[in-house]
Amino acid sequence: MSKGFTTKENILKAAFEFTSKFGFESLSIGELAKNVGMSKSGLFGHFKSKEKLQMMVMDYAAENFTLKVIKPALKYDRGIARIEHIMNNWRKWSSSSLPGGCPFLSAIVEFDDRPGPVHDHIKELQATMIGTFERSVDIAISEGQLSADTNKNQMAYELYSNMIGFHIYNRLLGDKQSNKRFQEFYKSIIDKYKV
Amino acid sequence: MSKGFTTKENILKAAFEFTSKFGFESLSIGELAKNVGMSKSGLFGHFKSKEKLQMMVMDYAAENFTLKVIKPALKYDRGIARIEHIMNNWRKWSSSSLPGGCPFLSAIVEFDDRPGPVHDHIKELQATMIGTFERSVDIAISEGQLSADTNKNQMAYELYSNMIGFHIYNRLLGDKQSNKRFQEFYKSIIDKYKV
DNA sequence: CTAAAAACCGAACGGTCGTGCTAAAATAAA
DNA sequence: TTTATTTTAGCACGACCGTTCGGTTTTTAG
Repeated sequence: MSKGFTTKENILKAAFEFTSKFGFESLSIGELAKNVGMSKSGLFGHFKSKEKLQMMVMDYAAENFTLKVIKPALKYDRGIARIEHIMNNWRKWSSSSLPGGCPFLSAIVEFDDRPGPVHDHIKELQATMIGTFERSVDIAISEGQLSADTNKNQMAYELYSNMIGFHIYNRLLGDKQSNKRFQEFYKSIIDKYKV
Repeated sequence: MSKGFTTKENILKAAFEFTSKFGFESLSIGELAKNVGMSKSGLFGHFKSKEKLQMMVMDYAAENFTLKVIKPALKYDRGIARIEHIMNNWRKWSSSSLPGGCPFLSAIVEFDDRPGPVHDHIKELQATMIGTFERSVDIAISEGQLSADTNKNQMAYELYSNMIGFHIYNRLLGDKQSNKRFQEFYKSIIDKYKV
C-alpha cells in the first residue's frame, strides 16, 4: 500500500516536469521510465493506459497549482488582497516555479480538438480553476471592495487573459518587460471594477 | 517548375489544416501523405526534413493570417477603426475560419522549450505579428485618436492577451459568452487609451 | 516466519516514426 | 520528338511507440 504510492508519486512528479517542458504528446512511457530509473512495463503497471497517466499528470499539476498558488493566498484578507496574491503567485508559478511552460496550457491546446476522456478532464480542471477565480472575485464584491455590479465571470476572464498573455510574452518571446506588462494590465483591470 | 509548386501548396494546405486540429507534434509525414493521396517518400522529397516542413507550415499559416486578418483591415481608416477590424477579423479567423485551434498557439506552447530553428522561427513570426499590432496602435496615436502617452507595446500586449483568452474560452471551454467577453474587454482597453 | 499480494523486470508484439536509397514515371526544355 | 530534369513510388532501415504476458523479486498481512 505504501511502496506503490511512493513510486507512483515519484513517477508523477517526473512526468509533471517533463510535461511542463515538452507537452503531453511528447510524454512517452519509455522516456519517462528512463528518467525515474525503472522499466517501461514496471512503470506502465501503475497506470493502465497512457490516457490514465496523462489525466493523473493533470491532476498532479492541479494539486501543485492549488498548493503553490491558491492555498498561500488564502492566508490573506478576503477581497482584492487575496486576488492580488493569487495573481502574483500564479505569475511566479508560471515563470519560475515550473521547469518549463504551463502544463495546463499545453493540455488545452493539445486536446481541444481531440474528443475523449482526456479532453473532458482538462476541460473540467480548467473550469474548476476559473471557478476559483470567479469565487475570489465574488468575495471581493461582497466585501464591498469591488463595485456591486461587477460581472465576476467577465472579470475572471480578464484576469485569466492577462495571465496567459504574460506567460506567452515571458516564455516564448522572452520579453524582459513582461512582468511590467502584466502588473500594469492587472492594475487597470482592478481599477476598472473597484468601488 | 509548376507541378512541384502546386502539389507543395496542396500539401501545405492539408498540413495547415491538420496542424490546426492536432498540433505540430502530431503532424506526421505518413499521415499527411495519406491525406493528400501520395506516398510518404514522394511527399518527403518536397521538404528535406520534418523541421523544414514544420517551418513552412508556419509560414503558410502566417500568410493565411495576413490574408484573412491584416489585409482586409487595411481598407479601413487608419486608427481605431483599423485596430477594431484587425481584432474582429482575428476573432473570426480563430473561431470559424480555422478548422481547429490556432496553429500559432500550438507552435508557441510546443516549441517554447525546444531550442532550435523551429523555435526561432515561430518566435520571429510572433514578434512580427505583434509588431504589426504595435504599428497599428502607433498609427492611431499619430492620428490623434489615442492619447499621446499611450504605450503602444503595452496596449498591443493587452489586445493580444484578450485574443488568446478568447481563443481558449471559446475553443476549450466552449463558452457561449466568449464573444461577449472578448468585445467587452476590447472596449475597455480602447476606452482606457482613447483621448 | 510464512503466505498472499503487490511491484517490477525483460522480452516481445504489431505499428508508426523520420529518413535514406534506387528506379520508374511524369513533366519541362531543347 | 528527343533529352534533361523534376517528381513520385516502393522498399528498407533503425528507433521508438503503447501494450501484453510470464516470471521474478520485493513488500505487505496474518
